[in-house]
Amino acid sequence: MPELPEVEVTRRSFADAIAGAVVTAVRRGKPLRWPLGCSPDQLLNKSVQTVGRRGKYLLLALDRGWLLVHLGMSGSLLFASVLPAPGVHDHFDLVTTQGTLRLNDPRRFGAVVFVDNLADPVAVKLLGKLGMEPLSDGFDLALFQQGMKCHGTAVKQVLLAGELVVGVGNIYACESLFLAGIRPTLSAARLSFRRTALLREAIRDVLSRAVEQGGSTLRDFSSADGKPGYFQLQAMVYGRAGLPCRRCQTPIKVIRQGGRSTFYCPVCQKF
DNA sequence: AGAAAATCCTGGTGGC
DNA sequence: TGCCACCAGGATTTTC
Repeated sequence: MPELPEVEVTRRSFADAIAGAVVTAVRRGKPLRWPLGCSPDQLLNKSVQTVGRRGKYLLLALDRGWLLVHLGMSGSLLFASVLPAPGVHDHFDLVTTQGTLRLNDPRRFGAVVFVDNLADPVAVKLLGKLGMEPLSDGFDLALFQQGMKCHGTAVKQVLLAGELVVGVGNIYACESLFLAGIRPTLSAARLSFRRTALLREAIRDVLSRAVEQGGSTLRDFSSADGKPGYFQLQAMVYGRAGLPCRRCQTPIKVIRQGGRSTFYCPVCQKF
């Protein structure tokens, strides 16, 4: 579920509410993708200062250390002063003086990882190879074009890899390529500079609109205050195999790339 | 080396 | 209704 927009919407939905909160208890359920990296007791009495984001990671700045949270494929957070007893898929509760932050993740591809600082090898391993932030001013066109020229693989695969630009998952890669008129299978190195510029704009447009819409709720995503997203309603290609293109009525195609479904319009995406 | 599968999990869906 | 194969927002590890 969670690509950049869902993670950012989640961040905004509890960042202010948790700021300044002091950890009073930690409850863990089943193991997640990676170990916590410290004893739960080590988190007690630490305060949460800010909630940031890098790619699809949430970065909770503690007064000493960082908590990195990834939602994986099926994760979502809740933050509330009162929560029901944890269910089978509630695998992490951070109980604080201002409420409980709870990670629900049926597939357990997500993770909560503590590091003392961001130079810690564990943090570097997780965050070190991440590409540019697409919604920041640092999303540099020249670097984007240069990066595309380095890869002989399909442009969609380069987007998903996250080493050039972060946060673009399967939904938003498909949507961005549609907006830019680019065939997802095209070799990244063969993209014209002009098309690459259009793709950069398309990514920014799609992601920022998705954030405004509260993200995409395909099955069960909601932000930490329980609100679903609505971007899926305006998807141009994702999940629309066989349905008419919203722009030219041609049936949307679906193919497999790297084991993932790719949706595109064979008429609108020719480059 | 670099790119495609396999992998980690659980749940939902569609076919028979 | 039951069973089974297949699919799903991600990202690392293994295999060609």
